[in-house]
Amino acid sequence: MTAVQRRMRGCVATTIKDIARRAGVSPATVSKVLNRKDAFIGEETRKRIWSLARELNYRPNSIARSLVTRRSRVIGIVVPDILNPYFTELVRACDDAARRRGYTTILCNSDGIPANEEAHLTFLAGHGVDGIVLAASDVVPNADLLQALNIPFLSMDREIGELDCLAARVDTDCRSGALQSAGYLIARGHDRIAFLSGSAASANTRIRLEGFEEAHRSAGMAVDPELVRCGEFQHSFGYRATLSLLDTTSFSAICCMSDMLAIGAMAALRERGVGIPGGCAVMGFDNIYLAPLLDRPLSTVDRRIFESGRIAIDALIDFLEDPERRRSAILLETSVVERTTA
Amino acid sequence: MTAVQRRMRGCVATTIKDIARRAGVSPATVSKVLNRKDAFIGEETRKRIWSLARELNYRPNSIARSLVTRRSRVIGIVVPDILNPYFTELVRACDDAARRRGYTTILCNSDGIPANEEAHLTFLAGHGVDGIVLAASDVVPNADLLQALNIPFLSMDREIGELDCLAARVDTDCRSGALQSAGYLIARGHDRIAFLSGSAASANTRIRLEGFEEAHRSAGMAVDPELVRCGEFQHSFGYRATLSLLDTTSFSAICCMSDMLAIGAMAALRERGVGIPGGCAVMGFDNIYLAPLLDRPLSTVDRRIFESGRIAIDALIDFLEDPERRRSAILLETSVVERTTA
DNA sequence: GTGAAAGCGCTAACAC
DNA sequence: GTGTTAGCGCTTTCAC
Repeated sequence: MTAVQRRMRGCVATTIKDIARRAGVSPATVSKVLNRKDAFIGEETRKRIWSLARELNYRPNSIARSLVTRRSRVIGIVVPDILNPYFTELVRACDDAARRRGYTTILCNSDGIPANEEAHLTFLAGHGVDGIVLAASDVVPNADLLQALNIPFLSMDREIGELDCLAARVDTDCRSGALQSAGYLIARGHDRIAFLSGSAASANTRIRLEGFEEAHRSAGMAVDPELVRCGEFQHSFGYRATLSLLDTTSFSAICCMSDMLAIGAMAALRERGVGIPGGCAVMGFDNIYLAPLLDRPLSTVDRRIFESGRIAIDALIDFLEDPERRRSAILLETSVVERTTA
Repeated sequence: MTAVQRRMRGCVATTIKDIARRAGVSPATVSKVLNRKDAFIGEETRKRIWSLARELNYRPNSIARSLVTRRSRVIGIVVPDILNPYFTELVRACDDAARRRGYTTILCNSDGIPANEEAHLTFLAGHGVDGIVLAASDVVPNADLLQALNIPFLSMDREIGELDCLAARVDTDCRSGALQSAGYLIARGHDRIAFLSGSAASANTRIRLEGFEEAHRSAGMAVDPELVRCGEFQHSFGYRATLSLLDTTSFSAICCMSDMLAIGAMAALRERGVGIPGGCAVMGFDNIYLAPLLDRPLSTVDRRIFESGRIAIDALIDFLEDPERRRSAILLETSVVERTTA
C-alpha cells in the first residue's frame, strides 16, 4: 500500500542503480565507492559517484544492506520499565554509547513479566538486531530461549549462567553498596536501622541484605528481623512499608535499596510528622538524577548508572566485532554520596 | 563476520525454504500459509506447514519482509531527551500504543539540537520506518527535510505548517492550561503570581503567557513584568529563577509551566525557609508521574500525557493504513489537579 | 579499474 | 490448490 502510495507520488528514493545509470558505471562500482572499498576505483569515477549521490540525495537503504550483510548495527535493549528513573537513565546511557559507535537501539519494556520478555527477545531476533542488552531487577531470564536465539547478549544487573552467546555480565557491586550504606549510618550512631528492598525472593535483595548484615556484624551489632521489609523496589512499597514500620516498631534510620523506595519512605515520614534526618535518617540507593533535585536532596549510594550503560554497550559491541573479546563479569564499585537526608 | 560466525556454529535460522523443502511444497505456499493468506490452500498442507514451522522453530525474518513489502511496522519517535520525565512518559505511552497495534518504536533523543534532529530523521528514513512522531518543546523542525524524506509523520507539541506527509498534529491546549492554573491561584486570593517558563522565544512559552495574562485580565488584574521569568523548562532554571525572584521582588505564588520547574522552585523556597503553600503556593504543569510522589505532592495542571501518546500513535497509524484518514489538529484539554502545594 | 552474476529471505503476480 | 517467476536494494566474488 505504502509502496504504491509513494510510487504514485513519484517519490521512490534514489538507489545505487539510479546513480550507476547516470554515472555510466555498474551498481557494483557505486556500492564500492559509497562504502569506501574503492582502492581500485579511478579517482575520476569516485568523484562522479560522490557528487551524484549528493545531488540525487542518496540515502542507503539499510534494510537491503542488512539483508545481505546480516548485520544491522542495531542493539536491542530490554528493561522492565523505562518509567523507573534508574532504567530511564540506563537506557539513555546505552543509547548514547551505542550511537557513538554507530549503532542504534531498540527499546523494549518488559514490565518484569517473563512472557513479555520472551516475546521481546524473539521479536528482536526476528528484526535482526546484532545484540541485546538484557536488564532486570528480578526476572530470571529464559536461558534456553537465549541459547536458541543464539544472538549475542549482555546481562545487566542479574545473575545468569554460562552461555555461548553471553558477551559479558555487568553488575553493580550491590553487596558492597548496601554495606557502605549501612556502615555510613552505623558510623553516625544509628543502631536501629530499617532495611527496605525489592522482592525477598530475588538475588538482588538477597545480596544487598548480606551487605547490610555484614555492616552490622562488623560493628558487633545484630539485625532485628522486624526491621527488614522486602516487597518491590518501587515508591509505593517504600511508602507503605514505612507507615507499617512506624506503626509497629522504632528505628532512627532507613536504609533503602532504591532511591524510589527512599522517596516513598520520605513521603510517609513527612505525613507522620517525622523530621528528616533529625527524627529519621534516610539513605537511598542508585543515585538517580532526581536524587539531588528533590526538595530535600537525597543521601544515597551512587551506582554510576551512566557509566554502567556505557560500559555495557562497549563490552557488547566489542564482542560483536570480535567474539574473542568476551568479558566474564564486570563489577562496578559504589560510593556513598552525602546530601541532606542522612 | 557475524554471518560467518553463525554458519560456523551451524546456527542459521530456519527459513521459509527449509519448511517448503521438508513439506514438499514451494516457498510461495509456505509464505501464504504463514501469512494467513491461505484461502486456497488445502487443509492438509496448511496443517503440515504450521507444525513444521513450530517444530523447526521458524521465525520470520522481518528484514527480508520489509524489503519486499516496503513496510516495516516500525515507528520512529524523536524527542529532546528521554530523561525529562514528561518525555519518558510520552515515549512509554507511544510505545505501548504502537505495540498494541503491532508496531515497534525506535527512540531518538535530539537534545533539542536541530542538527541532531535532522540526523535522526534521515537515519530513521534510511531504516525504513513507516512513520515518525516528532515531539519537541522549542525546536522548529526542518520542513524541507521532512518534505524531502516524504515519510509520514506526526507533530507533537509544536507548530508546523501544512505538509503532504503530515498525518496530524497533537497538542495540549496550553493556553487554556496556563489560564486554568493562574485562574486557580487568583481564585485563592493570590494577586502577585510569578510565572516561570521555557525560552521566551518559543511558541510554547508565548502561548502559555497569553493564557496567564488572560487569567489576570478577566480578574481585572495586570501582570507585573517583573514576575515573569523565561529560560528553560528544566529544574535548574526553576531553582535559579526562584532564588532571583526572592531576592528582587515579592509574590505569594508561582505558576510554573512544567513540573520540573516547580520542583526546582520548591527546592529554592525550602532553602530560603519559605513555607509551601503558606509562604508561597506552587503550581506545576504536566502532571508527570512523579508529581504525586514527591515529599510534598505537587498541585499541577494535568496534560494527560499517556493519553496524548496513545492518541498520537493511533492517529499516525490510522494515517499510515489509510492516508485519507488525515486529522488536522487534535487539541487536548487540561485540568487542574489540586494536591498540597497550592 | 570495472562489471556481471548470484543471492540475502521474503512476497506477489500470474500461470497452470 | 499450488508452483513459477520476478523482484525488493544491496554486497560480494570473480572474471575480464
